[in-house]
Amino acid sequence: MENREIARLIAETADLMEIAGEDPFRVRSYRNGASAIENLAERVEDIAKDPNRKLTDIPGIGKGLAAVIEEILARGSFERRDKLLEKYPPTALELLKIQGLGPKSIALIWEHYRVSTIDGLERLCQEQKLRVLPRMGAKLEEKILRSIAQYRQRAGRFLLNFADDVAGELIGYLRSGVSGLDRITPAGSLRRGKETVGDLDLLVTGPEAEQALERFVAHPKVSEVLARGPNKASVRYGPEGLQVDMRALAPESYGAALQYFTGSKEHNIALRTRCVRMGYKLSEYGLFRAEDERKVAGETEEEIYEKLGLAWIPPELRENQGEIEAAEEGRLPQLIDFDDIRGDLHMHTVESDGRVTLEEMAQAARAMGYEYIAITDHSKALAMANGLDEKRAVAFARRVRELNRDGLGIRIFSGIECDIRRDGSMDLADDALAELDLVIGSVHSYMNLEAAEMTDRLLKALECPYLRILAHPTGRVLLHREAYPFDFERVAEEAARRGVWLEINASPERLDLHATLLRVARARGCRFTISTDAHHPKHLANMRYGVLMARRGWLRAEDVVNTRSRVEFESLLARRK
DNA sequence: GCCGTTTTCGGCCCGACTGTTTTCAGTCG
Repeated sequence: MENREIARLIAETADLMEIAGEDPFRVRSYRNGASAIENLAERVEDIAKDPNRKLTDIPGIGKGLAAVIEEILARGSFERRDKLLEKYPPTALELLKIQGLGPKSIALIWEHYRVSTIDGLERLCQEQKLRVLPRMGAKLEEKILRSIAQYRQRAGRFLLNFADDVAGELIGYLRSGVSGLDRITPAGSLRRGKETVGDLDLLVTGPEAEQALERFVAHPKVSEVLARGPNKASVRYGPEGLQVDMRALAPESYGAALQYFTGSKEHNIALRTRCVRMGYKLSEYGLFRAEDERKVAGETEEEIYEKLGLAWIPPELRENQGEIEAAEEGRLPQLIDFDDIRGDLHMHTVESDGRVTLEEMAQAARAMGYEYIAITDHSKALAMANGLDEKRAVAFARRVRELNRDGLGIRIFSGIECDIRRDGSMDLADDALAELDLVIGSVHSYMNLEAAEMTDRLLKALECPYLRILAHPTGRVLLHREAYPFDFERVAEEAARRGVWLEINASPERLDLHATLLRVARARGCRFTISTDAHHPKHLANMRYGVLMARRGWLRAEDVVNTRSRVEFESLLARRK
């Protein structure tokens, strides 16, 4: 069984326990355990089977949860979960996703009305039946109805680039209307570079910060003001309904607030636990000595981390995945930066389904300061995209050789994004692939195979001696399609052994591979490329999202081959032929 | 239920805002 599935069963049970009003600390332990398992690089099932190892060696897993995991592996569920599901229907879990409704209210509604579905809840609100319950009223009914509409419209997550654009829009708007603002900074999952964000946090400092709050809630695209206090406002923004929170801060607590609102929640809890141990108290207002409440830091993040005996931790790493320990021991990685990137190795032109010519792509890439690019149009299996057959591919390679002789001010590598067929064979014959500088392999079809068959398919593809890059390795499309199941570790190991690089697809819809898998793959010796899969020159700018993802995966410049100079990269390409 | 640089027992991060309250519980981040 996959880690994700085990984690899901435990996390769901934690939700049910909360609804049932069980000890909140036990609930937290279950949540911690679920998160530990989900982010574990190794398969929990393998650890459980290994007689030399113990599940309790996993941080966050003690005797109780180890037994729970054993039971899940044995029969797919466990006693506590079964008991709770006898008491509450599984649909109650979905109610937790309705904003404004928490476990206490859900329990109350269930006890009183035996209602546990969103449709049922909607009816109760419409019939004004919620207001007879204690601590519930007309306003809550309205709020819940709005939340339900919101929930149905979208699963509540937004792509990183969307939130990024909204942040840019709002910062420009605030700056243009209010002078006397020192800083406007996005925090939260946007700052951490998470691939999807649930809401947007903006921090504002300066003498006119309160005025900025006023202007913020008055923005024409604000559809609803969810909360409005002296220091904080929360709104729904635009037709998509992204929630944006804005907080006005005193400059002396800016660092503490930035740290706090950047999160993640898990990172902050771990950090604060460390504070308590060291005799400090940390809040969004600063770091205080516990004994006399004296403030010892708060203006910058750096001084807070320093006082806690830690190197400053880049936001992308703040997930409580070992970064605090690494910061303590001075072994945080020197993360890759956007400036390290020297080329983009995956893009399309009018030869297949791209929007512009090779020359236009080359010009745009040169303007970005790149030394080289690879043009990688689709192969013939994607007939819909006018993919290249062998003859066109060979002609294309020849044309690129001539273009490079003329010189376009940037080195072009002739490439192909070659389909990996259902049986793992490549869509183009070897002698055509041999003519090209760079062969990328991609799965675009039969994505619903069984895990074992998909694993075999990918392993077979890696056998192709011309394959250099495995593109968007898991096939996920964010908010749209799950990754296809396969044994990632085996494929990563084999890719490392054969010197095939794994792509970090920088397209905001994919961001594939993601952080957890990057760390797994790197531990197996893999190297990576970051490429945009651009179909238009404007997509080349998505590179920074790919870099963010690489940083979240703890990658350094040397882990990513398109940080190499043109000469070095050429020799890397030549070596495997 | 987890965990240990005071601890194998007794803690477990911290504060703002809302709504329905007349002092605070619930929710959220």
